Amino acid sequence: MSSSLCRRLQGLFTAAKNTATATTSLPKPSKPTTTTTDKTLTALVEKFKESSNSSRFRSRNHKSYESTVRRLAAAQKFSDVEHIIEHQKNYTDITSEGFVVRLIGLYGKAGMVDHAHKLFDEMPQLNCERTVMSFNALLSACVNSREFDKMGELLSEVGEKYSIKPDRVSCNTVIKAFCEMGSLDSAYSVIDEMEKNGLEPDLITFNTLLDGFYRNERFSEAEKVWALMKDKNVVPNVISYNPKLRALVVDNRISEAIELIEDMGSKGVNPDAYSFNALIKGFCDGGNLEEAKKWYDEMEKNDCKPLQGTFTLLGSLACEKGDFDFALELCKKAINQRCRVNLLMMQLVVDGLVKESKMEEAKELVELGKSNGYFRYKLEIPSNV
DNA sequence: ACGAGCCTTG
Repeated sequence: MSSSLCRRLQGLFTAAKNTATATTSLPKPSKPTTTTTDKTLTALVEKFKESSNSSRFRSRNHKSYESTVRRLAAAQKFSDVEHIIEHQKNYTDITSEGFVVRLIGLYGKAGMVDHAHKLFDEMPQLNCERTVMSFNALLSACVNSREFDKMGELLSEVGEKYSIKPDRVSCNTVIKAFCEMGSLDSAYSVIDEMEKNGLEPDLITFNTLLDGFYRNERFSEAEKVWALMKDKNVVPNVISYNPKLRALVVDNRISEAIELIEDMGSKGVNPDAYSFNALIKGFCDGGNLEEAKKWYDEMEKNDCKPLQGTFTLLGSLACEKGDFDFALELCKKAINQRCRVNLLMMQLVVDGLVKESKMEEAKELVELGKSNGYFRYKLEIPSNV
């Protein structure tokens, strides 16, 4: 019975491959996107290995694992990623499934799905229990590495080779994969397969589908998802609504987006920073700084911390419109919030302030940037004025 | 501790 679900999901993969629009296929970066030197990275690897000697570090600093692996992968230092992760086998934590699940996930984020698979295969030798949770981590690694064929292969062998039974999380991950492949019909039909196997879709199932449909501006199919949610008494949250907000904005239906945000409030779903950012993006794309500012204020009134993208959107438009006082306010706020600011934009703001003879403000911004270590490069007051 | 978003950038 469990193998039948696998077979059916795998069948959907075969169908999806033939119908996939394949517009979203994104190659792994072909060249390093960082200027960090090899020396710095080697030091990073050594420092990381040393840190991971501490059991406290291993159990609580997953963020450090992620950022280290992300930096190494961005620099294409895959052998270093392997080195760091294999090193973790020296610790007894390796017998804990949760720990290995995290490592499998790290391989996935580095785009190293074959390494993830190998680690999964090694679990019994490592004296580590292997349940569907590890299998799900491996499926997720396939999604993060965009290795969709590999996911189909795994589904075909999970029943016989591993005697693991896929669960609701497995299905949600398969849905996510179909959405990323642009095979939305397959994504939706996974729900039927779930139900045939006694697995009820949950909020994450529906949110994944809503995002998939709205990204492709398939409004009417998304409505079917909302209806099904209602039918199943699954209560939407803010993550359900945000993809619709973004899609309405992309579709130039900004007044409907505003209505929706008001509608959310009345349904007791508080809009968050992503919600407001969607509207701000709409107005910024249309060059309407006044309305964009209004929604930025609204964002603050609702205690939402602006996103990095919010600062970039508003800051660029403010510079374009010559509103350097507002641009300065944004830069200060972003730095205080420890958000990375676009360096080019910072320079535009400094230049603009100088042009308006606001030298004190310009200097203040340069200093603020320097003292926060964000701008080790060449943020400068122009000398030719 | 496996599954849902903004953008990706030093």
